[in-house]
Parts: sequence; structure tokens; C-alpha cells
Amino acid sequence: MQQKPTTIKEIAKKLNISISTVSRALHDHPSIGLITRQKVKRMAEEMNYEPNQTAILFQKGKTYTIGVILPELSEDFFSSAISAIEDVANKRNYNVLLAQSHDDQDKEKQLVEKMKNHRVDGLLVSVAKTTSTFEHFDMLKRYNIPVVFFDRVPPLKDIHYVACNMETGSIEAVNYLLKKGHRSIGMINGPATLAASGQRKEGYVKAMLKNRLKFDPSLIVGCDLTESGTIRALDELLDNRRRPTAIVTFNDYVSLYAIRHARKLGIDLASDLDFVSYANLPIINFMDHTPIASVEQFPYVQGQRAADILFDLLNSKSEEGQAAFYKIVIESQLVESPAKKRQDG
Amino acid sequence: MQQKPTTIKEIAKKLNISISTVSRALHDHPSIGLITRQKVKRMAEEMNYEPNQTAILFQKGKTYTIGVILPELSEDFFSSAISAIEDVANKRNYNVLLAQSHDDQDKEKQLVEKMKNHRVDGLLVSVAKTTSTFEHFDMLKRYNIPVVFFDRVPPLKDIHYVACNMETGSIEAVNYLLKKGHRSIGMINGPATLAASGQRKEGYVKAMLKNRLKFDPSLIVGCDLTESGTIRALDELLDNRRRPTAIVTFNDYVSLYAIRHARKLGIDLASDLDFVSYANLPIINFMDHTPIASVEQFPYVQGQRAADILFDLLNSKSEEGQAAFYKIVIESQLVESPAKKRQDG
DNA sequence: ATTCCTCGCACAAACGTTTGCTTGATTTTA
DNA sequence: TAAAATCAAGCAAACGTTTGTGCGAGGAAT
Repeated sequence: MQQKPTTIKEIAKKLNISISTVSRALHDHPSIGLITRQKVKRMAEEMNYEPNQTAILFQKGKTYTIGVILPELSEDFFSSAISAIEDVANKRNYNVLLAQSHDDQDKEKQLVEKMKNHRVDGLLVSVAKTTSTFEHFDMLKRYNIPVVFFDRVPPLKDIHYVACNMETGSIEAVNYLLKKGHRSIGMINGPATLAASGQRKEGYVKAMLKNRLKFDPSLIVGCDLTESGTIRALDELLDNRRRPTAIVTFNDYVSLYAIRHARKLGIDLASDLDFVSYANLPIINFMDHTPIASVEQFPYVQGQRAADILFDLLNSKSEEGQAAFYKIVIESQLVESPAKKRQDG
Repeated sequence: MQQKPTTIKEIAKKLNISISTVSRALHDHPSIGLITRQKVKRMAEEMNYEPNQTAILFQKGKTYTIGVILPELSEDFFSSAISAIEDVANKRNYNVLLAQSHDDQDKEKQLVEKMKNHRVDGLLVSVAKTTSTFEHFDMLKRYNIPVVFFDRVPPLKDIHYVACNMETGSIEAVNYLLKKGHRSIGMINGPATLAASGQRKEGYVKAMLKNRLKFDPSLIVGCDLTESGTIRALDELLDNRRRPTAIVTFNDYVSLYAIRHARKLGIDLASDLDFVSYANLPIINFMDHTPIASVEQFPYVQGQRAADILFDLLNSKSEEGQAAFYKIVIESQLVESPAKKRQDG
């Protein structure tokens, strides 16, 4: 037989005082005398009282829960982000209601609806790849549920977001390679449709021009991020009449594929070709030949900042000054591979 | 100005009928006439009514939420498991309250407490490495909150769990190597304190004996799962007078470290030394030299099964037959590395 | 000694829903 | 045609907590 949780009602009855007194005593309300307060607390302890959260939440009209919608939990980037979010929420004594969209717009819509019905206090979202319309987020505004987007941010004006600026990282990457003596630097970029591809290219071009080097468009080739696509891209670069001695790739996976292919072609990675990539995922630690550096996008920090902002919004929600929007841009940062030292040594 | 969510009360007032009628109409209760029912539904639609979940949950004393406590969300294994759990819960229209213990017993205790206060309907747990006492879980029984453990399961009798049997996988692994012609097979195992180490060893021994080969204890060395520990272990095995031509390692990481070290020693992995490991993590796809096979532990399946069981318990909770405990053992399974084909070709 | 505060506590409403019971009206049965 | 059965809808309690308001008693101020 399970024991029903104790309620303040029962405490009140046992002590022959009113319910409100018990509630106030437990909250150290000034209008309750010391003696009663202690009596109540002792009794609560004794009866193993635990406040019924659902009742409190209901009463207050708040859930102390934030919703998080991510594309894919099993991806390194997002699992790292959710880890951060969970940590922040926990510190604030908030709960995390988790859901994954599996990169599907319809699923995402459903989830937003569900979150709304669950009356989450706020929402953290990294939008699905397929998401092209954004009305489902507008709805939340009407219910005064703040949303903070991160990493994958919709192209809207009036939103809060945290994102990572790839351009600076891209500049750093090119500068790094130039400093190492490279003069012909190739780039295996992502599909032109992605904003992230544009930022990478911009950084590349800016860095080249700033160093008074001419920008050769044929040294930038796009790819679909698959292994075969990467191989084609690498072949194309290697056939270039100004054959690059270093290549910047869209992400670590592309680097991996390219490195694999290069080795198969018998290219000496120690002397003939350097790679730099983006993401700096844990997989770097497991590759025998790694890019010599990778542009870190700080998933943990992004998650953390996004959560912080959300709590800011929640705490200041009563005030009217809702005109301003948080638009946080985290600068990406080039990180040298620790593995590189091993290669040198 | 935010618009307050519509309540059934408002619908009732607008239609000049009672609250209960509205509630019943929306639930298709038989005692409500067709005309009123339609009127109500139309009005609800029109006023954009959405049931207030927190109110319902409070009223029903259920939260339609399951808690999940995992050691570390950013680890591949667990992010895969949580992904499965989330999927199952979603299908059942349940919510997932997520928390990570960071492998700390105290944190875990706090979280259990928190989950209990939040009145989750059930709990899914993979216990922290440091957890040595388990009273915090007992408490849940008193509140009739069912718990299902998975993967990292406490050594208790009266619990529900899903775990992976490493022994069969271990046997498979050794058989696989024997079939490949290996006669001296080494093992780099984990710390003896872990149950998982014991299972691996058991499987190894059983497979050897079944094949009428003598078991040489000196071919099994323990390690602390770090890179340096792995290197020491490998060195020890290589110095063995019956130098192994194949090695089974505790997990993919250990294999990775060992392979790295072996290559540094100039060992030809194509001909002189084969590795087989456990876990079959995605990192295998990113290693240039991989173990030729890995014992899969099916994190997604484990998460899925555990969640299924929990829902079973939730649905049958009213009945008294709580004497039986689910003890599901998933057989691990040897999986040949796809990368292997690349090596051959 | 009368008025006025302050202190300590109780009363009761409210949050949004569900649901057992009651009531009134209509239809069926005898 | 009266009694019984059926249908449709309303009333009110309940879930556990918070909180605005009321109220009596004791002490201080006048």
C-alpha cells in the first residue's frame, strides 16, 4: 500500500491551526510567530512533508519548466548543448522538458504546440533543417512565452538568439595557414544554400585580401558534405593549376573524408598538405591524422548563454521594456589540435 | 499585451451553460446532447481554447511526465539512449524531464528527490559511477513511483531493469578471432571492480574452454581505461612469451589508444595484430585503423525497452500483481567494422 | 482609561479541471 | 393517463497551495 504524500492540510489538522498559517510558517512569512513557525516546521519534518509541485505550479500559473527543442539529441553538438542547458536550468531550480524534432518541420510544429499546452515558462530552440516557415513560433508570443534560438537561428528580425559567427574563425584559420607559410589555400565549403557556407567564404576572402593576396575563386569548391562529395571536391582542388598546400574544410567530417582520400592518394600529410576544419568535435581526438586546427563553435557555451538569456527574460517579464532583443554572437575560435603535437613529436 | 489563454469557464459564460457541460462536451461525454456538444466545440475552436495542462495534471494527480536521470548527456551512449526514450515517450504523449548526475552520487540523490517532488509518474535511471548506496531509490517505492534501471544497474534484487549481457558478446568476439586463425588472444580489460569487466572475462574464458584451448591468465591484463594505462597494458601483452596476435579490449577507446601505440611501435596492423572491442561507438567510423569488430551494446534499444517497460508499469499500476520484476537482458552482439572492408580493399 | 497600533493567526477565495450527484424535462411503458 | 425510464444539463466538491483580508488580543501612546 503506497503512502499518500503529506499535505499542509494534514499538518494543519494535526496542529489544530489553519492551513494558511502552515503555508506561511513554512515560507518564513513575517506575520507568523516564532513558536508556531518552529512547531510547524518540526511537524512537517516529522510527517515527511514535501510540497506538491504540481499544485504549486498550477496555483502560481508558472511551471518552472523550460522547453528545449533540438534537431537531434544524439549529435555531439546538441548533446553538448543540452548538457549545458540542463546544468544552467538545474542551478536555477528549473526543469527541462526535452524534445527532438528529428530535423522535421512538422514534428517541430507539433512540439511547439505541445510545449505551449504544457505551459512551459520559456523555450529554447535550435530549428530543424527543413523548417522554412516560422508562424508556429509567433503563436508563443501571444501567450507571452519567450523563445531564445541558438545555433540554428531563423532569419527573423524580432527574435532573441545566440549564434556563432563563423567569419572570424574563418579569418583566423586562413591567417593561421598563411603564417605557416602557405600561399595557396583551398577551401572545401558546404552547400551554397547554407548561411554557414557564406560566412566561411566571407572570412576566407577577407583574410586573403587583408594580407594583400589575390583571391582565386577556383580555390573554393562546394560539396554536399558526404564522403563521395568530399572526394570529388578534393580531387578538383588537387587538379587546380595552383595546387593548394593547405585546405580549409567545412567541418571535421569533411576533413576526415578528405584526409582519408589524400592518404589513399599517397599524399604526405606531414609535409605536403595541411588541413584546417570547423567544429572541433570530439572525433578529432580519435583520428590518427587530424586537421592541424579546427574552428571551435562552443556548443556548451551557446547552450549556456541561450539558457541564461531565457532566464533573464523570465525574470524581467513583468516589466514592459520588451522592445530590445538579445542578439548574441559568439565568436568562433581557432583551436590547434592537441593531436598535432603528437604528429610533430 | 499578452492574451490570457482561454478557459472552459469563459466558454461556459459565453454560451450561457455550465462549466461541467463544457468539460463533458469537449470529452464527448454521452450525457451531453449533440447540439450542445457541437456548439461548445465550435466555440472552443473559435476562442482558440487549449486545455491548461498544469490544471489537468494537478486535478488528476498525474503529471504525464517521466523523469530520466543519466550520468552524462554528452556521452555517445547516453545521448543515443535519451534519444530513444524521448521517442517512446513522445509516442505515448508523455513528457520527459531530463537530468544528469555527472556521475556523482550526491547529485543523483538530489535529482531523485527533485523528481519525486515534481511527482513524475515514473523514473528511468542509469546510475552514476560513484553510486554505492541506493536508499534514495527505495523512497520512490513508498510513493508508488516505478523505476526502471538500464545499462548501469544497481546490484539489487527487487528492481526492474534492462541491461546488456556482455558475456555472449565476449564469447562471440573470441570465437570470431579463433575462426580467423588466431590462437593466442590477449585481453585488455577494465578495472576488476566493474561488473562489466567480470562479464567480459567470463565470456573470454568460456569461449576458450569450449574450443578446448587452455586459458592463460597472463593474457588478460587490467587497465584503468586511460590512454597511458592502455599503453602499459599493451606493452605487457606484447612482452608475453606467448605474444598475442589478437587483442580484445574493454571498449573502443581502449582499442583506439592501443592501436595508436601499436602503430607507433611499428606493428603492422594488417597482418600482425587484430583488435576487437566493445561498444561500437560512432568513433569507429572516424578511426583510420579500427578494431576489426566491436561488440554492440545497443544503447537505443536499451533506452527503448526501458521506456516501454516503464509505461507497462504505469498502465498496470492499479493492479496488485506487483510481485514480478522485469529483468530484461539484451544480448550484446559482435559487429564487424564496416571500415574493415576498406582496409582489405 | 480610552484610542490606536501591532502582532499572530484564521477565513476564504482563487487557480482550471474533472466528476459524482441532483434536477428538470421529455419520452416510453403499462 | 399516471408511473417509470431516459436524456440533458447544472451544482458543487475536490485536488494542494498561495495570498488578500478580517479579527481578536495585547501593548503602547495619549
